[in-house]
Amino acid sequence: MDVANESGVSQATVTRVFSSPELVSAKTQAKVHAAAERLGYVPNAIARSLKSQRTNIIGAVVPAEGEYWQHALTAFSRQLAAQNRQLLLFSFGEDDRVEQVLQSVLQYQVDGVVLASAKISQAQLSVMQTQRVPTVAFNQPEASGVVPSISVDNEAGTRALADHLLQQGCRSAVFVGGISTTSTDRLRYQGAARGLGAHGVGCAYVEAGSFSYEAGYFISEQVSEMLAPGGSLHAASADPVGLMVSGDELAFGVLDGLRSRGVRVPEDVMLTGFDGLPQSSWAGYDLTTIVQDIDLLVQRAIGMLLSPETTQPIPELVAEGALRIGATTGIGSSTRRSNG
Amino acid sequence: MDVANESGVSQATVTRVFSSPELVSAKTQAKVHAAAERLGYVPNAIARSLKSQRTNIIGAVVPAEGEYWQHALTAFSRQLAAQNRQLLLFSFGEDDRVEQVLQSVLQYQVDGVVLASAKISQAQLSVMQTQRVPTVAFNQPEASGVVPSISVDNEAGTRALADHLLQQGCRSAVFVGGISTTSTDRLRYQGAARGLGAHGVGCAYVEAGSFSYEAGYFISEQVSEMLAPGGSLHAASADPVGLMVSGDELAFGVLDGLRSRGVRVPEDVMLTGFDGLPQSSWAGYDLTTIVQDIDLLVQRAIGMLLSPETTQPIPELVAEGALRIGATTGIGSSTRRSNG
DNA sequence: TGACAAAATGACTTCGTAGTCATTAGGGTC
DNA sequence: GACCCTAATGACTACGAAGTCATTTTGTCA
Repeated sequence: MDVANESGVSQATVTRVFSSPELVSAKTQAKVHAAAERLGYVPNAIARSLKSQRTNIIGAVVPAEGEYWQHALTAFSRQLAAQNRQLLLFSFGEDDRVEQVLQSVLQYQVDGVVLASAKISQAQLSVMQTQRVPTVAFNQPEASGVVPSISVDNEAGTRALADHLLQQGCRSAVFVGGISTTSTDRLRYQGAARGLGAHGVGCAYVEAGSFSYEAGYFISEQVSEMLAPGGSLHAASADPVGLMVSGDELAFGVLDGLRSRGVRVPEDVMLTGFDGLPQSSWAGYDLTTIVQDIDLLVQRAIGMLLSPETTQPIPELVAEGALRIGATTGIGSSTRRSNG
Repeated sequence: MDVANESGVSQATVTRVFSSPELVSAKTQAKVHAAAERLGYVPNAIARSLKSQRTNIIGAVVPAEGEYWQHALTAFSRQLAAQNRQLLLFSFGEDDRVEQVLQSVLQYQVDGVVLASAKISQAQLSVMQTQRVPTVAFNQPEASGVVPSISVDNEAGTRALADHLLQQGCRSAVFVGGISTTSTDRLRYQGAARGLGAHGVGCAYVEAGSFSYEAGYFISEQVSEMLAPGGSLHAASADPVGLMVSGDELAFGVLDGLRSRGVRVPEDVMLTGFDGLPQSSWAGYDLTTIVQDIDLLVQRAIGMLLSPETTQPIPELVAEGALRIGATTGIGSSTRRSNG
């Protein structure tokens, strides 16, 4: 080691100066620091990781697209940085094979893995379990029971939204899903259907095909046709129609699409989203939605990763979201009007 | 090494099976793979990195907040993943000291670093140069000449927007900046002022304090006052007022804020942004802006990182943005109307 | 001043891989 | 079958830090 020669001490002492300085005399520390400065020396975290078997790196497997994941990712990054840990990002798109990504994550000997994607199968999840890597499934309800998981209460969320819609006088409704095969989508629809069904209101399911803005904008054509005279949803009464959308980003698309087609929200249709993205409270949208406390979810997720409880039941946390009432369901019952 | 024993070959052979299988007979490969499977063995990328002196990791130093950075980050991650490289994320907020973050990046022996933040000083940049780490400053014009840099042509962008506004008949204008001390903001204002000034139109500068939606929404009050009768911008003529905002996210806030105050866009005010975020083409905003080809910028940035040209002049790429004309400046000259 | 504990430092090994060199096993030729 | 060439494999070491143990230095007290 150059710094050792330069400062006239042993390699062991140099290491100690940077990793446990309390064991080194002040004089020696000064010498070593001076030498390090001169040579531009920086401790090698890779070597440290190899020896200590800890990398201080958390792997995150996240979909490449989607406002929601971007926000979650940012939260992870921020919180981990606060405790001197780094995020190694593995984003994957449509065509990437998850198995391969997971393999890659494992190679880097990360201290933990956050799996955030509705598309990871149980089989793939259990691979992580066989390795010794602490893992947390983030907002991926399907994973519960297989790996420690943490997610918002999807069903309770849409049930709350349904109640709200009923309260606002809706007597008919549709649910616009993102990808019907994801557990998230399924649970959200379930909550909606049950919440509405309990009061005798039916709720058809329409699939947008993705959770993106574009998908929402596109599907809005179909939805507006359902609302038009002759459509299956055309309100015979003066009651507003409820339109529950599976995610905020998707809802923005639906909202813009409906408006561009002359459908008035909330006068003709009452719209709800899910997630509570920052944009949902932007004045341009002001969406009624379920707000996830992402910072809290992330905090809990990190906690699970770093203090892996060896208790037998696989930990599983389901957090309640908060109902946010925006302008998209915002008219009182007195101002209700027909769209006929 | 367990796998070596289990499969009855030497450690060297096991390594070869995973790193250069063409040197190993098919029979041996099968044996080793079988043993690896049984033991759940995964090659250790940390050890490999230590030995080979390449981590296949690119460090990214990015602000924790901001739609724009999130999109850029996603692009980096996607493109790097395509070539089996990973992104180690170092996001930092207001209070983090950049130096410390950079130190941390260096420790991880990353193969390259993307510096994407308007807040990194030249002194800190040059630290990276003394280390042997290939570095690219991403959309941080101030860095040009110190480290290889890549950015959109801010000045040309706002000049193009200014020309467009002039064409639309604007004879007065204001520029809403984010953070006046950033080079990005300075250059954008410069372009605006020059473009407008060349045609005798003045352009005051108003600082929002950040590039966020909230800052835009907040500053819109001040802006609307300037537009009101008695305000410095109150249009005496029938010509529309130009309002150039330094970034898209900021512009969304300004737009929503103005609308909520009854200011009509584009009838009363013509609004432009900068960046070309996906949201700018969402129907709810449909913002006139300069679209950065982020994928291209990122591609070039990665290129610079991985094939560091040792040529003397520090490479510097300035890419032209594309003018996107949206509804916020969208009325033709014939439909112009006074706001008096 | 000698004795002795505590503090400071050094020597050496280990982490898992990759590269270098040496050795062995196959396969073909005359 | 001796010879040779190549393919396949093994032995060994280095990468840079950290932990273990040994050794030296320092300081304290009788």
